[in-house]
Amino acid sequence: MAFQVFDSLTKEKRIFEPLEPGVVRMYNCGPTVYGRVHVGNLRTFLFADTLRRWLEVLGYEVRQVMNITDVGHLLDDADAGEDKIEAQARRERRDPWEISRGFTELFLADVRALGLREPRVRPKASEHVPEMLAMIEGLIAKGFAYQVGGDVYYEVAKFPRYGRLSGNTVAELEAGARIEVRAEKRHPADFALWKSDPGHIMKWPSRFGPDGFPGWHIECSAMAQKHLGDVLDLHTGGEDNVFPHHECEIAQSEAFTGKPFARYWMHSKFLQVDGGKMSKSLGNVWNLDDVRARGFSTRVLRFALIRGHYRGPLNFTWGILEEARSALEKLDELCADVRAAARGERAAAADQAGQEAVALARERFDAGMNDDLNVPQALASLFELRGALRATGLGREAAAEGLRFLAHAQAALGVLLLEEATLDVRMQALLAARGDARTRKDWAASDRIRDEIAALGVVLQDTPTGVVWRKKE
RNA sequence: GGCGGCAUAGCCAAGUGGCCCAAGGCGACGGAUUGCAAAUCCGUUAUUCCUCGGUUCAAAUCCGAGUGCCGCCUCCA
Repeated sequence: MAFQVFDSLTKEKRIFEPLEPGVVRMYNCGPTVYGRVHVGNLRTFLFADTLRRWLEVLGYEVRQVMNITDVGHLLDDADAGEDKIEAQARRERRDPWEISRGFTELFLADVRALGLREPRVRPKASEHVPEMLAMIEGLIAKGFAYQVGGDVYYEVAKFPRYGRLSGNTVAELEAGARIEVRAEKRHPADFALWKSDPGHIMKWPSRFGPDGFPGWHIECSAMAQKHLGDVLDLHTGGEDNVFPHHECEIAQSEAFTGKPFARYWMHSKFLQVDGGKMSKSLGNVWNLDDVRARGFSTRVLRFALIRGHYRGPLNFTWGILEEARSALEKLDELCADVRAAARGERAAAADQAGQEAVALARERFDAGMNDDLNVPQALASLFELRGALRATGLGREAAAEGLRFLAHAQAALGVLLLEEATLDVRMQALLAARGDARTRKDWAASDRIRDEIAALGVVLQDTPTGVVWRKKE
């Protein structure tokens, strides 16, 4: 079955085919490093990671590029606001470079803790200013951009397809009147490619003047082209990036290269918190440390955030993390059961027992993932497998296939515990001591040791065939 | 004011014309099991998919109107 993705540009599901067979060029819009990433950001990056993982499972070589915006850019194209990295620097009374460096480190740590695979390149905007200037020069030369004093603007009227991605039209943008009119712009919707401002701290000299800095959108156009070439297969981001960011990128890149910029556009839906928008004023902008402080592991967070389809709204509450934790335990059991059966422990007499259930789960899993990354359906196949195996039993040979399937699922999802957990010597001694106490029917001692073990994070379960333990998250 | 999305059980969440009296999860309830506890196992938990109208032999799925929520249009994943 072919992999289908929902393309935001055509607004329909399309079979995914890269330009070059076997190779996928993917650009993911990354963070602006002026603050700690929150769970909403993480959802979007997790979506990009899941996409990358699934493409790799399908056998593609994925050339993934995720940028880091470490250059301040104006809060809006009309120049009315201020640079947010510099604003944060002022609040913290620190150097803006130090701010962006610090939050870049935190971002990388967060994303690694969540199990995101490392992209091939993480280009920084600050290191690509020459490429941006080259593109700006090219746009001026081709008549798509114009210089006014030390500023350069993109002339939207020269690019008829402007608005195709977002559904906005230049005429409506004008009528909307929410764009502040700048006298020097030829059209209110024209956006900045380069700005001059001596007061800006992060700035570069160019032929437009000694104190300039790039517009927001140009960085992605320049970095994508440098690291992936003129035509991308996939470009992703959060839904808020559709307009203006991606609309402007298309205008810049396509005007510059004369080729379509990205073959498929994918956008993830915003994460809601407590049923509404997350905002600083409501105090519900949670980051990874908040999640940890509430006692949830990053694996539980990852599971909670991929449980909903990336294009649907997902409501973040502490309750969904608790649900996620309970549900994950079931999947951990499934993994443990399959491992045990593969070793011959508690395996069904018939080697083939459970084989059909494994095959069916795999089919359902792949069908889900191939349908525009329907992770909820893929996850359901794992739970169904668990139920089916309890009913049919699992033979040794079928278990080997089960293990291969679980490894396949794990490659795509990154939330399963495939490796056997081990207990340290001290824990083994405690378990033995409790076993002795139980044979003596010394329940008081046995329960005391069980509490001790529980305090160390291991849950015990007495079964007819012996004691089973599980590490608690 | 313009553009777009969403609305499925107590909660989370798939399904987008017949296989749906609707997957899966969480929770709850009943039973089994157990030294106890936890866990586990078995069973139950939407004749119905926001409301109203329409199209169709057939609709959660298509169309229209309404209601509610969310996002974008100004930085934001």
